[in-house]
Amino acid sequence: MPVDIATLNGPQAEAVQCTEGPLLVLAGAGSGKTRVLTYRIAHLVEDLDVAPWEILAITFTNKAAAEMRERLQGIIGPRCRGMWVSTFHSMCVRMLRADAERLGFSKSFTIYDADDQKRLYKEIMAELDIDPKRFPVNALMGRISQAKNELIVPGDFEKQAIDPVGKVAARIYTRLQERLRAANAFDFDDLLVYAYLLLKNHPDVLEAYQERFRYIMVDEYQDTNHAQYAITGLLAQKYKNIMVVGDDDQSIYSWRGADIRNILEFEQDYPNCHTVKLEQNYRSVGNVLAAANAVIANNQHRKAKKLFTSAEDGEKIHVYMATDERDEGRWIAGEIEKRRSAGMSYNQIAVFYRTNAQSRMLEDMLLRAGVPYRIVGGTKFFDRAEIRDVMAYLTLVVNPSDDIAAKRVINVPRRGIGKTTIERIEQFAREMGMTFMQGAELVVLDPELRASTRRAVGEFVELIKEAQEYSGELRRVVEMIVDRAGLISALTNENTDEARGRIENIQEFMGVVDEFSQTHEEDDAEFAAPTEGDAVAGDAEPVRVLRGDSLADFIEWVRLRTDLDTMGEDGKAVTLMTVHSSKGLEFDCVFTAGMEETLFPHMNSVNDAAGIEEERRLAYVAITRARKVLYLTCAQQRQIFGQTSANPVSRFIHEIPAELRQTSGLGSAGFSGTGWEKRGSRRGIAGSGTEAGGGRVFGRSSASGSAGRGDRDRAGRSGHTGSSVHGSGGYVNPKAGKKEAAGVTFSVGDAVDHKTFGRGKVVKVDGDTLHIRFAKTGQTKKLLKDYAPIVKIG
DNA sequence: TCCAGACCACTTTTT
DNA sequence: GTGGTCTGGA
Repeated sequence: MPVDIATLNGPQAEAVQCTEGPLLVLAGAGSGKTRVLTYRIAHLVEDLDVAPWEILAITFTNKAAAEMRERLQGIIGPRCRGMWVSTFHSMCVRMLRADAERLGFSKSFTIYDADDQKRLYKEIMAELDIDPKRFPVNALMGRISQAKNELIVPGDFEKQAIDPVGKVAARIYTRLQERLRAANAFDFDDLLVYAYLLLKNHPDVLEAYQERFRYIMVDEYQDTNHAQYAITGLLAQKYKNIMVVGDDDQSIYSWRGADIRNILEFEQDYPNCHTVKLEQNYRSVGNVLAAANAVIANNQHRKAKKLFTSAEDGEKIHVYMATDERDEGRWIAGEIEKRRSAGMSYNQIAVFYRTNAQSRMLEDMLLRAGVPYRIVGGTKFFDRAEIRDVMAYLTLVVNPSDDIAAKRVINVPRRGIGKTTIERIEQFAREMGMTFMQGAELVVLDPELRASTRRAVGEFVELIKEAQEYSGELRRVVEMIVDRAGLISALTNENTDEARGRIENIQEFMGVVDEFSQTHEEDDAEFAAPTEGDAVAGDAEPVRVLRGDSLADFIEWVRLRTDLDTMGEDGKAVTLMTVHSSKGLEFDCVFTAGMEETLFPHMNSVNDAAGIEEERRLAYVAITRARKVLYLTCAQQRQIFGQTSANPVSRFIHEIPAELRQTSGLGSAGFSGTGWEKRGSRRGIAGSGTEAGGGRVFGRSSASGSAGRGDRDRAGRSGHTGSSVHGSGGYVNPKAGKKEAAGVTFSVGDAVDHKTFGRGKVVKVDGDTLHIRFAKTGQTKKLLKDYAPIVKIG
């Protein structure tokens, strides 16, 4: 059955039919790029007789990959078997599994996630005597990760390092790679680096893949980093049948090494490349699209384009100004309920935020309001200690060289193996140049250790060895390992609510095991990399790779999967996630919370133009997720690190033309108290006090008349939106961060309350500078009256 | 060896 | 505010 191209618009059909040679598709948000990708693949297979395994499709998330596979299944049925539809990372794992030995690793290698990686860094830093206070682990990890993404090996990195942090990072980098190799492990970045090296240094391997993958498609090309760029470059070198799809306006991963130039310069990399622009948006209503266009137009560095739609205008963009994050969450919950009673499904509603930290309050408020929700991403299930413990056991069974895993669980549950013993094993292993497990096996013979300790270590080693022999159904194997390790029985003995919760989690984990087995049965199995011999043969039956009954495959699957991928359609619930996670998704109704300067755009990005542009693209992504209704909310003040701060409304709200916006919510009329006392304090804040009556959510709990504050600072220029405090249309006033008290005068003798220093007395006034003596410390401090977090009291 | 309490860093975003 | 890590005593 030929693929029905008639349902596509002109440019879409053009992209689908242009199958030979390099092709760049610039696809605006909601322009149907996934459709184009799937139709193109279907067209290749159905109409042009391309074998499925000659096609490689790379997506950004596993979720996107799964979705594409599903859609393909719908069009071409079982013929999509054998096709590689995966993320860069899983593609690399697959290549590495096939040829790990060539790089000095074994096939049973494990993958370190951020947590494992951090442990390893800490160990290395202790080993090299590097002070984590002077050289923060995160900074070093970031530095090295960046180097890896740019394919800079330790040797070159060392040469380039001139600053102190760089020099320290260089030492760590070298050692890190040694340690990873010894542990038979790769970190996320290594997957790309080593896959690249494999292709680069082994011409026969490269050739095999080039021959196999005649047609290559890369989605979200704007978010590829240099390593990914280089890998695709190598693979496509021979036939140059490469199609990349992307949108420079949606590039939001530069912090992870994504290089927007990859898409901007594609035409230079492939001079005879064909370019197609998809500019008709099929997703959003007119107002939403207009808002998105208006915001992104403020970016200087972008390919000129303007999305258009034939859809109706729809509702205006709703802007809500909350008193604080509590009010914000409560209002969102109320609004969700309104939509719900108007017939909208929870599944079609999403709440986005810039940082994961914001999710807690939103969750809390939704919970109180009885709104069902699911959270995507963030620290979740697989990050729980007990789940990590189980994973560490499983990992150790498959890869006993994994020292981080070994050390994690050697004393979990308590076996009486303490720090001293672990250090002893470690030292011994290092001297003998063996792995931790091997060291542990020999330490059992060490007469200097207590007999009970030796026995405990011996039992642990025995446990792992025994478990390596387990076979049969995957779930059975996992259960046996967990059981043998004694994790459940130890928790049962604790007999606390917490322990019971952990047991429940482990049981839930068994459900995950089942899920894996079921989704990786023979029919859906993915297929192996070509190795010498069968690759060039073309028609050779590909070898299965991810098997439903393999523990190693299960571990790999868990490691590479994010919570984003767990998002199922089962059960009706509102979706909560970061703006980053929302990419590629769409909802009828979208809320974006925390639209304030320093939060969105985030304070770490406001200092350079490139940072702001990326934040703006992020805002663009958030806006364009909405099909029908878009809400942007901000809070007048918000707790960040347990401190209250007031921030101006995000510039991105102001960048939306006023006539497209509809503002509600208020400032803090009736505001009394100093504003930074704890919640529930008697001097509480109007409109956001503690919840009475079981915490039902009220639609507009803070509505309490028109506000009369902040006029000087936030002079609204158009003012036609009625009760809006934060005037619409104006640009962000640079003085907008000023505290409420601007204009208030202080004189000697006034009692004041300071956010951190507490009560004090003005002892001297020097223009705008106040000299205040604080009661708590007895010290006199000089503070600027308009900026210091102080309030006149009494 | 284990546990409780003090302390402090954390908050950008993820494969 | 919180959660992880360090420290010192039992």
